[in-house]
Amino acid sequence: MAKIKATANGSRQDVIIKKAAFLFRKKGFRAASMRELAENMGVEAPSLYNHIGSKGELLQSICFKIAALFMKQLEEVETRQVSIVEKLEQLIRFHIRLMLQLYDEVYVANHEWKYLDEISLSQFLSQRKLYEAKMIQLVKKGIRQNEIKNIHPQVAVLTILSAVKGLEILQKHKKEIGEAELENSIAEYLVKGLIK
Amino acid sequence: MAKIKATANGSRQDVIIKKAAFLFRKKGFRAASMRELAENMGVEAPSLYNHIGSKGELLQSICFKIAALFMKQLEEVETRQVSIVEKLEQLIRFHIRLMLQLYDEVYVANHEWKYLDEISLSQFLSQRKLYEAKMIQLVKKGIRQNEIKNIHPQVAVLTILSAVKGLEILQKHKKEIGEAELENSIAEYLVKGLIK
DNA sequence: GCACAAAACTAACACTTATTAGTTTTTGAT
DNA sequence: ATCAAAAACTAATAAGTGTTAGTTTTGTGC
Repeated sequence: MAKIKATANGSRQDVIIKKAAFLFRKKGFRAASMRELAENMGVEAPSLYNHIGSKGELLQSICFKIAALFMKQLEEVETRQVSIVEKLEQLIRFHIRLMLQLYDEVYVANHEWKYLDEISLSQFLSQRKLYEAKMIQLVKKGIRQNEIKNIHPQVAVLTILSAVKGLEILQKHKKEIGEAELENSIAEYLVKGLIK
Repeated sequence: MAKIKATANGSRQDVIIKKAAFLFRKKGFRAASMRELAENMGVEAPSLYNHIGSKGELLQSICFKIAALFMKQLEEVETRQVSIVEKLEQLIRFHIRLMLQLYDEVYVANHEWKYLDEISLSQFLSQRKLYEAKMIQLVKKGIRQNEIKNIHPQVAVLTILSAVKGLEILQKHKKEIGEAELENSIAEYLVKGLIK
């Protein structure tokens, strides 16, 4: 009769969500079972339901937590008194950093959101669409102000987002290369496509 | 009692694989059921087994077909008498083109390979590792020959691959922007990060 | 130590899954 | 028209799913 214990960094719910993110990332949402999640916590599956509502709610928590972090960062960067290119670079760096630091959660938000239930799904997608639109506006403004070369704003933004979204392939090189150099190399590479 | 018919572009097996790619992409491998696949073909689920071995085999066919296409292209490009940067650009363009033309299959090979059975999985991953290694070698050679700026070869290649891997987010803009412009914009953007 | 709430347990349900067995229908060549 | 092969069907199986109900154990404040 093991027990799920709350830690300094979070309630019992948070501990379950964290492990769920790990499993959803590793196995995929549909392939990750509540029984396996329970086993990982040293408990029987039904016991989880003393702490959480449903499997779907776990996915929601993960996806919306990450979406909120990105959106908050975007809004904060928008207000900063720096050039457009710097703003974009800061956003790119935030994507890289978050992927390195909250690997499981960011991966799940990037790749498993399609298993959200109908209502959450449409909410999630409109948040994402808004995020993309704001980035595209930034690039357009940069072009108007002659700061960014005359690229296709939509395509550029989606290419950048595609690049940072798939960075889980770099996760295993984190130790070997170092987080700081990873962030610098990737950011430099992606920013170079913007400037004149 | 509908029937699966072979078309000009493929045998009955190929038709099933094509539809399976569509479903695996749309729903995810685990969430896509054989019953749904059968329904899409106007047939009952067990009838599929007159033409295919198993659900897993369908995934294998898709993943290895795409992997082979990429590897063949890489080996072909390696022999061409052009600069390193041009070789890399041609590879990038091939990725974009294949994603636009074989959307479902490429998506599945990029995102659903983790559901391959153990043996296929390790084969698939070593093919991918080889592909990455060859691209990294290209970049290193380009740097040595002073053709490519002094970037981190591994990071650069994985960033490029991450970018082209996630291009499904551009699929819905294919009509609106045009395939040619999409290919040009993305390739230009990604190549700019390489050249001095 | 007692009582109450929190959190674990077991048993079970209602579904869905891929796949097999066995049978019937359809197709195509003679 | 006949006969064999191809391809469909129905029925069923065994395994796995998330989740609920009901019960027992554990932890906590008095």
